[in-house]
Amino acid sequence: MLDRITQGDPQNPLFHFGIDCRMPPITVKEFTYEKGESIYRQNAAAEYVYQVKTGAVRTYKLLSDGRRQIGAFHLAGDIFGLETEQHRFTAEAIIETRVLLVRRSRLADYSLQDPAVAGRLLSMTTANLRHVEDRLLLLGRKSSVEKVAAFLVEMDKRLAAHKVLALPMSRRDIADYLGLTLETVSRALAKLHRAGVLKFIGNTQREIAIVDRQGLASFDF
Amino acid sequence: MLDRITQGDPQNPLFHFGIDCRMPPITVKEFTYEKGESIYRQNAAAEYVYQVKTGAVRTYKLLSDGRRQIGAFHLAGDIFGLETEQHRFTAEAIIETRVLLVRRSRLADYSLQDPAVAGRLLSMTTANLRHVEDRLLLLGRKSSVEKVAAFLVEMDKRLAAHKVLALPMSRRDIADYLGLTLETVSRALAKLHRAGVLKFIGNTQREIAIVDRQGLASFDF
DNA sequence: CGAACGATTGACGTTTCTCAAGGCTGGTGG
DNA sequence: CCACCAGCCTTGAGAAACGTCAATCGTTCG
Repeated sequence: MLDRITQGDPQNPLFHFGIDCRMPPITVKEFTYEKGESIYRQNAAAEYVYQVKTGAVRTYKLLSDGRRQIGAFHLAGDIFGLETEQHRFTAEAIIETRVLLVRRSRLADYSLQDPAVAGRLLSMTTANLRHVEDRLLLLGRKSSVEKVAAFLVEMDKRLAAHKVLALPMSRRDIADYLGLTLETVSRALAKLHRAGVLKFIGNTQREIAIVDRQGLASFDF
Repeated sequence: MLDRITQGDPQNPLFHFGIDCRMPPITVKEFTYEKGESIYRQNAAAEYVYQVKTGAVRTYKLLSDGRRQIGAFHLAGDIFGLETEQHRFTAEAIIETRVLLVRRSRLADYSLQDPAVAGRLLSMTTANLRHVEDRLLLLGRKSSVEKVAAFLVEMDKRLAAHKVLALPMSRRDIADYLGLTLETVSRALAKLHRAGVLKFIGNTQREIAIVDRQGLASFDF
């Protein structure tokens, strides 16, 4: 594992915590995880904070009988793992994923010295909170089609694809993100397809073109 | 409305943001809301941060067709309303509720001057995030009985009643917190009652004694 | 080419919701 | 003080949504 850690570029613009350039540079490492590989486990001590360079990550919690709830998908540019001292989710690479890492403790040092860094930490946590709060409404009160539509709208924004959504995650991942089963996700997609809102491209069905964004949004309140 | 604002006690131990006593005291106001009264509305500018002195508050989001998701219940001692510039939920008093208020802007000033205050803000936001993240799993992956059991466990901790839980909120509130209907909540309580885990006290049924905490926890993973 | 994996689809089962009726409680006014 | 009313809760029956199980299909990869 360690042999795959390479020295990253401290000046990498991706890893912008608003760090004052007069301070000593933070050591940024780089690492590649393969498809399905675990990045950290729930309840492990949080040693690093991560930023996705390429690829996609899922974080989730498990119940003892195997039920899974995905907390978030992290895509290129997203920062994750900064929640608390202990990781509250397990994180896995969905596909081959390159990440940048910095030690949490180094970041904490900086935030004590520079209020701007502290402010940035707070605003990232707040953005996180906002996203999760919106998902409460989604999980608690929306139908399967509304959930899937909202998911597609979110991914459409975040993947910023011009024409075709190339979803990195499987139907099961989507289901566990939305509190559904994979079959229900598949049926909801079929419904949106029949409604003329979506077009399936490539044949692994992970490539989806949104034909009618207006129509899709109408499923999402 | 304004006539009910009284000058509060800046030294009130309840409103401890870890504020350095060398700084000028923050003005703390006090206010009483009646049962059902709105405290602030979703998307309104966030002028104040609140702490419940007595009573109980619900915060929620609505869909256009009336579906409601309660984000949180705030009980005596809880601080709420500090999320962002704009309120992301509507807040209402469930019963007659006394709150303390401070201006958000004053708090922001303090957090710039004192890193300890900033840290406390961050840790409150993080605690908030933790709670909401746990509810994702609850809403997405648990059965009605598990949801209700988890709710009772949470209230048992937070209300810290020696013997009897005196729930301030209605069945509908509980339902909208858990993503269920009030009938399903009622049936889940009946089931826990029949299982010998609960005993109903007073007859408005808002007073519940947990007979078997172990048994209740076994419904909650 | 065959095996493995993921997605779709159908038939059926279970959970939860909806609609409706009835009961208990507390407050109000006669 | 009692009767009535309004609000909330419970309970039941039937409907709808979603989950489960199983078969099939298409792709990918060895």
